[in-house]
Amino acid sequence: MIASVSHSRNQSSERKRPGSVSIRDVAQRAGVSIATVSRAVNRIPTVDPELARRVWKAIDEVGYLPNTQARALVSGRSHLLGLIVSEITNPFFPELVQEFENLATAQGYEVLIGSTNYDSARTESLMRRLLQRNVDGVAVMTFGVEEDLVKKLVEREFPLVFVDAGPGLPNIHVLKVDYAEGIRQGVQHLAALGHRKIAFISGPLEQRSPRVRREAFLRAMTEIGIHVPAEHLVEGTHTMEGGIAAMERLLERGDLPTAVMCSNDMTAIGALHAIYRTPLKVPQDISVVGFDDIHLAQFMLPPLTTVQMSCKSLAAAAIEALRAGIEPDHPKAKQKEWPISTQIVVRQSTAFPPGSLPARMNKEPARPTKPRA
Amino acid sequence: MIASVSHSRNQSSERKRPGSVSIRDVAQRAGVSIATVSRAVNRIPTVDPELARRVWKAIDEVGYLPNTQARALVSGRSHLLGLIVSEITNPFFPELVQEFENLATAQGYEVLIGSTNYDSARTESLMRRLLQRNVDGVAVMTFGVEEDLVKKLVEREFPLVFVDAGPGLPNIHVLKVDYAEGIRQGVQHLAALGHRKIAFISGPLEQRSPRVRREAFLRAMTEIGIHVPAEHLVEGTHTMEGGIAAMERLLERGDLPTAVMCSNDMTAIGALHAIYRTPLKVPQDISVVGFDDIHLAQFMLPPLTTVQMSCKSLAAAAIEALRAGIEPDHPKAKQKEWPISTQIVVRQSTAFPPGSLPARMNKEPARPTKPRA
DNA sequence: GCGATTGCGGTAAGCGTTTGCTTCTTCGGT
DNA sequence: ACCGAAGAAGCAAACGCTTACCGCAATCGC
Repeated sequence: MIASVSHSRNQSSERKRPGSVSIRDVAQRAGVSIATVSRAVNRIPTVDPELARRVWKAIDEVGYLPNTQARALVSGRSHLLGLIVSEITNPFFPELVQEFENLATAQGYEVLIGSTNYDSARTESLMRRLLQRNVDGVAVMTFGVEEDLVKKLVEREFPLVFVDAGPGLPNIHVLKVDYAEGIRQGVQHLAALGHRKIAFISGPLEQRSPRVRREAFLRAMTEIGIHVPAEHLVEGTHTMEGGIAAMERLLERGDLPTAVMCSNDMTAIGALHAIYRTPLKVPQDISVVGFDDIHLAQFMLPPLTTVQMSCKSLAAAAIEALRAGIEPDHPKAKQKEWPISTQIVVRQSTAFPPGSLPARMNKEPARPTKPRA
Repeated sequence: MIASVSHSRNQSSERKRPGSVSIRDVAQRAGVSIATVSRAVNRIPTVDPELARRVWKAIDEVGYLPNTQARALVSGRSHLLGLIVSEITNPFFPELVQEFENLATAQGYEVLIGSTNYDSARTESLMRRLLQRNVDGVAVMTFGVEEDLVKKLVEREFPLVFVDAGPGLPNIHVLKVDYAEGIRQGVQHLAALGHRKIAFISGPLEQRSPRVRREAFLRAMTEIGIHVPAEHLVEGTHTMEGGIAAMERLLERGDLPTAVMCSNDMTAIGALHAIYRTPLKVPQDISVVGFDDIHLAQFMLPPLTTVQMSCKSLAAAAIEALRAGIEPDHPKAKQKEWPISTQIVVRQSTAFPPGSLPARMNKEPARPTKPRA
């Protein structure tokens, strides 16, 4: 049972929201000073076990919850982490958010999420709000930060993690995604199947990460000695709509590719959709490869072959990097670059190109073949 | 240019993170008291315009950002809103989050997001953390709150919004989704096409909202005089995996339905996937209807007919309800129930049942007339 | 047995704001 | 010319907590 709680200075029990119980209420009830309560709560070993028991009992009885704001104010650490993503509605990011949040929570942090929607004004205001909230650090996982914004932020000394930021930025943690590896695997997978005409739908090229992905593709193609004509390189927006539009452009042009690699899965899903509207079929007539390996990819029709970038490792590295920057004696405090690997996941949206020799191995689903309207 | 800032009490410029400039620094630089700075910042009209100008200049020069934590501590309002969702990786929720966040930000609030993953222990810990962070209010948009948790929360007097919570809970805002309307439209759409054997894949039935949806379906069917046999009612999990499993059960059973309504879009996508693995085709052999109208729905193959529940209005109502609870003189402070409407969106996953009279409209070659089943 | 040491708990000074109250200035009214 | 009112800025308390510091009592050494 909860006795009436009140004292001279803090009439919280009368004036404010009930449920807003302060450390004073606990102290009074346990018959100790607030300092002792604080020490008990923080499990400081110098407090007498008997007293600690009394304090915990009182805490339980009055339903005390330490006020994080006050704590943050005095300790200087808010245990808040900022997470900035490009677009929360792109399914890749919720998966990332989820992982990030789980990890953060496990370490006693809360997460403030913001999505920039590729709007730099929005990003800036978001960043300002995060700073006002005194976040302990920010992970900027947008795959498309404007370089000048980065510079601006770096000026404040502040734990900051970027993905794919350029090199040479001091004092910043960078998640270095090894696009080359996964994309090379994708290209080689297609080449091994016999494809020679492989198109690429990129993301928005004013952003760094899409550029890097495209270059990785071109390099991988060059490695196997295939020239990519300009009309097989189209720009998308990393959205389904962009994928549809880009694929349509590809379909209109004369020299139809037999395979299309996409800069992310949403683009690939858009491409599938655009192809679905034509008489062509995936993978018999045209193969499609995505990038990201979002959960949805395996449920596409057909299930999407894609390059996996593990958001689990992305999130883990981000958290680790932030903690290294925040917590004074973190083991990896010196590390500034965190490698993230990528790899191909073969599903059913890729097959031999049409008219190639071993066409029977095109794994047609067991169903009556009809041209789709 | 930024002159050296320092004073007796707060050596922040030396001790702490640079960039952590306090109101004192501004006051000193502008040659006024901190009270005046505070008033200028908060645009209190009693401050002399000339002084205000000086203050703003100083703010700009030293790069001052008011500390939200301190503000919250004294004002009692954190301008933080909690948003609890079931599962951030279900695409419906990011869309909701996005809307919610936009609206909240526009009103000067920040959002702390948490996903419960249908785990009540997790929910409870989440709620506790939100309370410790002193959020001004919480929107619980999980479509599956355990009733006892609700009761527990209600005890603390606290701005709280639920979706589909039971009636008779005093002092709580409820978003009342009118499932009946949209689902009836869906059923009637199918019936108008000629379907009589309509199955329903529900969500997890231990949750309230899935139960309500299922009942709405059954009532709509009863209204048009069709009995739904038990084997046409299967339980899913509101995930793609659940949709696949449920659809497979439906396909195994003897009496194949000609149409399937699903409790949400992810379930429907799973169902499409399961059907894809058979010789059957959507919509020629079987029609599928979803619920939610997530963005992805229109990009499915074929584009999904679904019942739209606007997450825009859901978010708007939630914010409005919370503000009504938080802000003392909000116009709608009395309103406790907020209606949300639903409606059918017809796309291409629904068509006439196989063998029905106007088969030529099924986008297939015309067939000889057959008696209806 | 007495002074020094140790162990614990309380007191109070902040953390960065807001805001009630006080003080100072200025101006109008008589 | 004097008094009072009004307006504007400053002082200081408070928000809920942590922690440096201090004081008290008990213990130890000799």
